[in-house]
Amino acid sequence: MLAALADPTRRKVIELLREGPRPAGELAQAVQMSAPALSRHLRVLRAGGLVEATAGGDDARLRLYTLRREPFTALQAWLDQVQAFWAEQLGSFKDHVERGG
Amino acid sequence: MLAALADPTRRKVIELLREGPRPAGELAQAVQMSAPALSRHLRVLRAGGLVEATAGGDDARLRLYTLRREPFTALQAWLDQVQAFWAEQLGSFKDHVERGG
DNA sequence: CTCTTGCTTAACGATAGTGACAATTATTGC
DNA sequence: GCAATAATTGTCACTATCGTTAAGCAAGAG
Repeated sequence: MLAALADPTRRKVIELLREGPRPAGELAQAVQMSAPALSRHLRVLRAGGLVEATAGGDDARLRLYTLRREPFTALQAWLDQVQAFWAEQLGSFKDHVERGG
Repeated sequence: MLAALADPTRRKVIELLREGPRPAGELAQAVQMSAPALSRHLRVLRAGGLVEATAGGDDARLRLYTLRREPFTALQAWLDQVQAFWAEQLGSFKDHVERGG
């Protein structure tokens, strides 16, 4: 999943999708890349669970891509866990009342 | 920087460093990997600004590795920006009182 | 049915990351 | 100075990734 985010093109796609669902072709044009190349990137994003392709409405030839929430939530959780490193440094008076002390 | 996080071994290192600074050798042993191999991973982590090597105290042969805060803060900021996607979906009544309305 | 559109998959060459072994640098102790 | 330890860098083979061209597949238009 982080491997999917490790590519600038794919991050650009994610930022474009932030403004709403878009078809694959529009994304390819936006990132100045051939359709097959972007299709591969979208495949990686799908594999990482970051985006989802819907069948679309008007024209079933269009594949609408949308951001999925879960992986970002998971990343947030991991990040919070890592950042606890500094939280503990700022104040040792964490509520480790588990032991009653 | 995200490329540095995209590797399981390197994430493991980060999680180990969460518990405090450690010398390179100890990390290599913890991830069951040869010293040169881990040294390369540490190089990537340094290049991504995720960790920092200190000269150490007692034995100057030891290179103590520590987590750096900034990249995680930056990632947090980017993540918040992406997650605003859903925040807007949940309620359009965001405090966009900037315009007075 | 045929043609075009939108997208994905296959095959190919180029590029970069990964780990093992060997060699190098820096530090400690005698 | 010499040996031992801690870590990095060089070189090799292996694998994965990236973008391009060509082909395949589903959905609309005539």
